[in-house]
Amino acid sequence: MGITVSKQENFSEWFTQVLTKADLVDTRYGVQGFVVHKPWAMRIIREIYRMFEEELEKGGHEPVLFPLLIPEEYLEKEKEHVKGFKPEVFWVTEGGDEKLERKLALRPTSETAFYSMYSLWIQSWRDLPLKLYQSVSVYRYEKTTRPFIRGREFLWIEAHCAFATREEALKQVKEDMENLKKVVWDRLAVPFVFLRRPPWDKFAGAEDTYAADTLMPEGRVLQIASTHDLGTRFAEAFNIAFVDKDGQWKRVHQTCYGPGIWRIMAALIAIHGDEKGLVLPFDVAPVQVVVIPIFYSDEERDKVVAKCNLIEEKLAGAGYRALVDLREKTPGWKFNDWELKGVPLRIEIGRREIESGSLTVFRRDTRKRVLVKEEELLQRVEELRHSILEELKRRAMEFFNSRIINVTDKETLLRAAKNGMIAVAPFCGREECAEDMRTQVEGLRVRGTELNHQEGDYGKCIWCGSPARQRVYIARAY
RNA sequence: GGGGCCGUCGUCCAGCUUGGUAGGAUGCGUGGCUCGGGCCCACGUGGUCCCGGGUUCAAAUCCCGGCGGCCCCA
Repeated sequence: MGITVSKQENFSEWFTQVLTKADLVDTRYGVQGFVVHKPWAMRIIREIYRMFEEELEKGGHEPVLFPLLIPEEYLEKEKEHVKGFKPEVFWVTEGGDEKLERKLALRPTSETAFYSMYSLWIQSWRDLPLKLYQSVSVYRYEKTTRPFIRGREFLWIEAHCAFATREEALKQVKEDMENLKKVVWDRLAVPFVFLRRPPWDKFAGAEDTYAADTLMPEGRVLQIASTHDLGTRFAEAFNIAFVDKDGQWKRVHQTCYGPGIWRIMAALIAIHGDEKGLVLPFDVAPVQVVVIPIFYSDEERDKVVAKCNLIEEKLAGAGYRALVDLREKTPGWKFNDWELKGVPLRIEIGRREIESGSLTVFRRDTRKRVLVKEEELLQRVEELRHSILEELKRRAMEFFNSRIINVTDKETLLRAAKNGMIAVAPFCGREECAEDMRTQVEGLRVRGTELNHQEGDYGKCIWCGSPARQRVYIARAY
């Protein structure tokens, strides 16, 4: 069965239907916030991971795997950090039928795990920079959960860097932002804005937090990644120090970066999907080109299937992920099935194609068919690959831009928020103001300032009317 | 944190008010079918009615507790 609601009318229901009907997840496992990831989802996720890992390693990061369990005393070392995370930690307190002598946390994030080792590994300026990452799941005791948006277990990458100087650390933060753009925008066509979070919304233990927000179809912003300037706070807490070239002991400057694979997946589904289901960007699609044979008699079947196999080989030979769908189902059924799953290109081959020597190619994003001469196939597929990406980018950016609005009065702000817009407004900078906003519209948050933002005179605060020192982004958030 | 709705073949749902034989659609299997947009026809298959306790001659149905899911509000 197809999707029965429209994305615009009822996003929540649409999202749930796509998740199950495109066979991405099964939520019947029975532990809240923990979902079973099915092959179609895992193959997409694996591609996303690959893209990030490739980019990270180009930037000098190396892969590691740290233990899932973190002893309580590690977690406790940095005061702000514990305060932020403790309320949502899962604890392991027993082994077999014995009570453990010390509680072990399921990592909610791995700063304290990494940095306990960094203090052992870093001795000299020659050990720096140290740039490591891991692709893992983390665990947080969340109240309300939704697949890919908020889970008690979710997938991400966490990169942890240590540098000799503050300058290098700040450069890393920029590199992290660039890393996100190279994958999420350049290849997945998901638009976002990087903002400097207000002080009260910083990562627990960070000097500064920069986070990427995208916009979901019902008008809520979703944080898909964040990168943090940790300064020397963790270096102090974990005693991570090195002897510099000048012979002096110094603390390292640290950064950490977390692209949320789960949330990028959510954004991908939500932003590109349509009434027929998923629409996958070419590069992440587990099957990029599906070939559907159409025949009636047995005799015709042999000819058509042979041609399909030939086309598949040709595509596979050129490096595309291609598949001939030989299932005993009607062509119409298969059309719908692959559209639900978001496969970017479909080639239909039947008597007509064999007789004419051309192929019917259907593209998922525009739902249009084009005729392609068989000998031009590879060239046309490559063209379509780019054309699909451009089309997805165009649509996504059009949506994103059309939802950002400058506002200067309270009433317009509230109306904009209720209409699912991101408002840009003058702001006094006080947390009390931001807190008060939240009581007016559910989920309304001050998300932060643009990266190149300078404090100055921006008129009157949109909320309290006192002098505005900043211009901030305000939107409803997940 | 507060409030509401829900849990019945794999899936979606009816049955519950008024206790007594679990029913449909879809899926799945087999066969047939010009099968190019989720065809159609026939036959078959499939359920400890979420779990535990209670009331009763008798519980999917009534009562209590738990678990799980969804929605709204803070």
